[in-house]
Amino acid sequence: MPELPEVETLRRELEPKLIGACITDVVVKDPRVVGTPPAPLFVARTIGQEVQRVTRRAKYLLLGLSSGDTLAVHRGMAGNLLLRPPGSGEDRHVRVCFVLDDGRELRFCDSRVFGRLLLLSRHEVQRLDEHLGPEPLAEDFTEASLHTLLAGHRGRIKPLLMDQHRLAGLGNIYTDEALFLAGIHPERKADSVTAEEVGRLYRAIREVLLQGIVNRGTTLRDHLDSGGQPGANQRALMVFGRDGQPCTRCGTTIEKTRVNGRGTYYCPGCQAGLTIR
DNA sequence: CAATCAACCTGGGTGC
DNA sequence: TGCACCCAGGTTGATT
Repeated sequence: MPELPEVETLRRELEPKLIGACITDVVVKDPRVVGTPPAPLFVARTIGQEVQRVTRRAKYLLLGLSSGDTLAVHRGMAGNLLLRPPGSGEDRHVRVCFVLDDGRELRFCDSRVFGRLLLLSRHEVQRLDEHLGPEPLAEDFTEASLHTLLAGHRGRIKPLLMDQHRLAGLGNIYTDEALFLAGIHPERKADSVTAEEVGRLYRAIREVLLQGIVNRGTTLRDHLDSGGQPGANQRALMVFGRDGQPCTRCGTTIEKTRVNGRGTYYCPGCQAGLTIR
């Protein structure tokens, strides 16, 4: 679930709470979530480090450590990072626990084990960054950037928007929401989108992401903030998960289909334009 | 290059 | 209650 707004919500919460904290112990309860380096090395290189920065790139939460390494957290489908005060009770599905110098615990909880923790050198962070597409909320991501992105692609627009190598941060939910707002069918060929539609899509992408952040993320099932609280954006969804219900804009029944294997929701009334496929 | 599918996992919901 | 089955917000790699 965690897409850009869910990770950014976490980042904003953790930044003031983690900066200056020192990691005194790391308990790997399930080595499967430690991507690189292997667990023993991961632990050895993390213990004793101070958290100096809390940033985000695409769907990765990045904790900059005093050693110069970066602890990158990818939440996968169901991963949560809970920051618990000293003496807190157990949480379910804790895979890795970081004990801080004041007794707090940063717990990576992930029922499905799709999430990953990576300890990366500066060089590795740079390589990761280069492999990811532009940040849709960055100032230098313009309508022209989006136009260029869409122009060269004969495939369908939804998979393109979700491809992290081309555009960073959009997942299944926010892609469907943005396409609805822009009035573009998810199966439209990317290069068939008109200049006017690109403009609408550009604004729609930023709007749904910003609204997701304001609402502290979408909790359909798993997403929790660092305090264990759900987000509220699920109440603002216009099409995602609303198949069979009337469109809030035109009343047409929302439909569900499958695009590239992903459940895809759209309004046949507002997102008709399939003529140019 | 584009599309499809399987795989990686667990848990929740549904229907019998 | 039990169980088989389907579904799930992500990513990667193999195949067609």
